[in-house]
Amino acid sequence: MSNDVRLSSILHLLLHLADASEPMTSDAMAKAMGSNPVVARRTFAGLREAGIVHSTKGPGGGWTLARRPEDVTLRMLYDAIGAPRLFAFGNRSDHPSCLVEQAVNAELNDARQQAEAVLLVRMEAVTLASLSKDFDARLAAIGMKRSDIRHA
Amino acid sequence: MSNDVRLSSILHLLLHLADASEPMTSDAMAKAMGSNPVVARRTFAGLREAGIVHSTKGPGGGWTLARRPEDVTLRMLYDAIGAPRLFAFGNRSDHPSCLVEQAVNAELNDARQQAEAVLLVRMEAVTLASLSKDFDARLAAIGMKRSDIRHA
DNA sequence: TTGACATGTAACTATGTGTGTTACATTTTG
DNA sequence: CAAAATGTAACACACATAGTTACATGTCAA
Repeated sequence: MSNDVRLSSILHLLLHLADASEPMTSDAMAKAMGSNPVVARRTFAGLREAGIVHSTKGPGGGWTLARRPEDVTLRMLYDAIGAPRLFAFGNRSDHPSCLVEQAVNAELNDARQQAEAVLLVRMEAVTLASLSKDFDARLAAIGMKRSDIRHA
Repeated sequence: MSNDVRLSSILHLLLHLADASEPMTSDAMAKAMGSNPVVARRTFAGLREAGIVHSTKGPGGGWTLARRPEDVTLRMLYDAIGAPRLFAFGNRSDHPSCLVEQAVNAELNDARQQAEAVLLVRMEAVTLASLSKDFDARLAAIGMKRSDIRHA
């Protein structure tokens, strides 16, 4: 699973978790991600440290959601998985002595900040609950109920 | 030179190019980038294909700006160097059959598009000329003229 | 208390991407 | 023709991430 795509996979799994009545094992997650259990545990370790999910050992154990779906924002998830830089460009050096470079950095930083602000506002607004609602709307649009479906 | 930092370096070099009366060799660029000539040529090849710079072979040859500084936008540069994805997250698959994933993708795409729009507007507005002007303002702020300076 | 089930994690391998380097072909100037 | 420059293929190297194996730890139930 590429780095780039991790957030999407995690959201997917968390939405399934939000509905599940029983803990989901790393094995099951690995299958759903097309990966393997160790990678799943590694990935979810960050979410556990952020208090978003909870893990229990032993028979019947696995991963559960530790918060209400409406309290888990996209922003929290993004931070929890190590928050790779949002934008694919950076500065050559942070405190350049060259004035040309200072001007370049000033522009780049400005543009980045502005776009980042927009993105973060959006990410705060999206929660597992809002995604779930969106999901139900999609189901309704094709005349189905949530209980009609069960897959990864 | 890391990928991340390329745009900043290129802007830096182009600003120098905009002022230079003679072509700049790949060797000189490599020194300014802290890299080597082949990498410099590789990097600028994209800009050449986009019609932003021009290269001439033979003695006295090298790289020159092919457009007026006010006609070279940050956006053009970004596209020309291969436009790495602006955002560090993507979708798990583009056309998922799972409805959960469709909902996730829809949200992510929306947020990305909105932030991207903001960023692109900014990038269209920034030109080599505007950066240059910014640069002069910085110089003036410390009581210097452009001719007082010459370095990479 | 033992055995099965699950996570936790260290250590290693595999892979992909980008950078750096060498080597050589090509073009241009004088 | 010689020197100076780009153009580019080919390869080596470094780094980050994914995947895998192996084993330790904790937990439940009989």
